[in-house]
Amino acid sequence: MSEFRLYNTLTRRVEPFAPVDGSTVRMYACGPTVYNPAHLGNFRTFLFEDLMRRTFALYGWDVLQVMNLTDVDDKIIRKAAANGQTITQVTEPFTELFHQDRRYLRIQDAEVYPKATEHIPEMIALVETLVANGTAYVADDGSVYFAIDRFADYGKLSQLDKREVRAGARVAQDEYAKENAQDFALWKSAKGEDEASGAAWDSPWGRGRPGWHLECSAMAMKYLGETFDLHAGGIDLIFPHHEDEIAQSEAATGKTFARCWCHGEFLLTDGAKMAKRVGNVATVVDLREQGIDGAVYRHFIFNAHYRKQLNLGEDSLEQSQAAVRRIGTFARRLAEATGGTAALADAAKRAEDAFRAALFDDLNAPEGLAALFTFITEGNRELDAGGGDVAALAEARRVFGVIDGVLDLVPAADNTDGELAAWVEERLGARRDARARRDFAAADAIRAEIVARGIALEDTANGTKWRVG
RNA sequence: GGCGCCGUAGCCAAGUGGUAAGGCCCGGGACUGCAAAUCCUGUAUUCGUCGGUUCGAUUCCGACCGGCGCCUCCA
Repeated sequence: MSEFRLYNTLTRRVEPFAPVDGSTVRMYACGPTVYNPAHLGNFRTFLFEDLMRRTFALYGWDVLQVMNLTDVDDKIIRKAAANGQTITQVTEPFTELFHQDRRYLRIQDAEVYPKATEHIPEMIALVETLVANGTAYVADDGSVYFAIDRFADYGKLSQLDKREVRAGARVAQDEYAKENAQDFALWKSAKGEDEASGAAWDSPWGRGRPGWHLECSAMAMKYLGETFDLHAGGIDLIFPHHEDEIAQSEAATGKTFARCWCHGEFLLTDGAKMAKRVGNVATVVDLREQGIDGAVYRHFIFNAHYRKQLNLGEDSLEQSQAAVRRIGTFARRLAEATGGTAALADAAKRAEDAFRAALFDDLNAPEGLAALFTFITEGNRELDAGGGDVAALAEARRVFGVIDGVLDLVPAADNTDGELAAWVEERLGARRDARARRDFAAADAIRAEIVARGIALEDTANGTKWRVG
């Protein structure tokens, strides 16, 4: 089997990747901050991580994936304060929505979804370690900061040494409390609104709450160990979030935190980064309301490499819809066929080899998709040819299953209500009679009637088939 | 200002130092009563522009033009 290769942000190169224990990939993926619906840009990253875990499984590895749910942070507290709610009241509905959305996009369950608020003791323990070993210091107000100049490797992920900080760019409002403007908060002393919204806990430094980066370090190490295989997230998290995670984790343990770092590029909308602040966000709910299958969005995302920016344009989803329809048609033909040809099995074999090679080479999904479509064209040709080779058909089905087990692009079966189905069947009967007496004008009128309701017809040797769309 | 990415057919998008995957759309043909689905077939002598290296560059180097991102909360 070909070697698995991944781009590692730490080295800025594509390099061989394998779990350190040889069998289970331990990966941590930064999850959503649950104070708003996650948008399609966020889901591009989650889809990239879904592709990643499924590809690891295809390679034969087990996967232990942890995705955190950030349920305490400035924005959540601000929203809670504005609504006179607790942070839990703010985060619960959005946590539920997140899971609904990810299921709609067929994103597989991670093994663990830890919440920040349920790991306060672990976070405090981590801060205590850092204070004890001198890399963190307590400010007068009870906040605790990490001193970046006491961690020699600070900046290795984002290659800070190659940058110049823009003059006047960083003026944090609580800078007065820090020894160095770039030190970051591990623990923030509680303010009035923190207490009011339930976002304050007892600590050795008084009432307070965790800094943003802390939860990921504490929870990753709790569930995956002090050193684990892979840490993934959006490219914007490289700095400062991931840089700070490395600092606080490695300063505490003296060990490598994540062995490999992977970052997915942004989704743009009409040329600009999709972001709440820009106001150009679209959500999974929008997709649902437009009747766009999750498979369509998956196709759109996987049609571009994860390390390239991707623009969601006017007809992007329409193109993907057509592509996915073709995949669905092939899946149906494969399921309904009764036999194949030797050439069908050959095509399947080539497709599987090409698909694996593409995905194991830094998750090249576009190339994997090309292998799938080549298989579909060749497979359709053989299916047209007929053939009674049952083993060949079984092989083709198996390979299709392998590929779709990773991409998951077959549109959902129509969940037509019984009433509509009965109506279609009745009309189809009338059309059949009309065709039998060669009254094609009447038959076509009935077809137009059915098509007008969004049903597609297909006359085959075994009668007329129909489906929504 | 610093760091980085990108610019491939009408659209989306892979890719390689030796001559351009795949999808969508479109044209022609087969099949069909007509369609649909499917198949066959045709669409980039060319990969932003200008130079350089090379026997040979879209692929390497440089400059330029254009787009995007990060440096601050951020997938």
